[in-house]
Amino acid sequence: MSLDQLRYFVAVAETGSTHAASVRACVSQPPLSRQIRALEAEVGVPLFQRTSRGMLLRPAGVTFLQHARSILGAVDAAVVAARGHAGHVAAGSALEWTEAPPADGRG
Amino acid sequence: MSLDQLRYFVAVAETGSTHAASVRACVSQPPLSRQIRALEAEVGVPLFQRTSRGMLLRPAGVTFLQHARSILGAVDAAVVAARGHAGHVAAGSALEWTEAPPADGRG
DNA sequence: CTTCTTTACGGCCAGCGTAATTATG
DNA sequence: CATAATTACGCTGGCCGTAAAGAAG
Repeated sequence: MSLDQLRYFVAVAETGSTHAASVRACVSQPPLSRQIRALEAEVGVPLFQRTSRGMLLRPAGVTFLQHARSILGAVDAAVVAARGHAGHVAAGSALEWTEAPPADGRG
Repeated sequence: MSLDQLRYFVAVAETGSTHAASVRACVSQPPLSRQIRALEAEVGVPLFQRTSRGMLLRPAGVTFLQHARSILGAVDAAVVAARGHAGHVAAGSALEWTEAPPADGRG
């Protein structure tokens, strides 16, 4: 399970085909198709119905799509929230180490 | 950014050291330390304060921890929710393809 | 010296991309 | 034949684990 698999899944779910999804995700169809397969294997339930017209979302896929979007959004929100603390100190907190770290030249 | 990085981060945040975290996550310290570094680089904010006693969570880390737990929980919930559709059909729905897929012997 | 984190080095698995195959209308 | 997904094959990159180094009490 990986975040990329979730992104690929959303792309396929939203476009209805691995071709459009591969363009959206900037990868070729084979890797994308494999990741979708791997994702389905991991959740243990087929998320799509393969047809000659493309990829049709199944009920489990619809449910998973909502969760996938939520997770992806949460990941972005986590980064934004953490960045919101850049240079901040916890005013009124008893945590002294909230002060900026010493200039120990990391890197 | 990966789910493993999130798991490692939670382990370090909860144990306060890379040693205990590495035991908890079943990996050695170096890979874990590298992933934490990579995570901090990706979010663009130092999440921990390195001390000779271990890893101290910084305010940004506290915030990120809450999000990380939520994300990890959401991932698990997504799988459980999708599995809840196993063998189900959308009763009353117009979606015929909710029936089980044909036995095409994939894999 | 002891404890803890980080950097260096070597080997392995996973994932990507191109080309070929199968299924449908 | 045209379209769409999947499988086969070779290669590169990232990650892990062991060993060594730097920092603090």
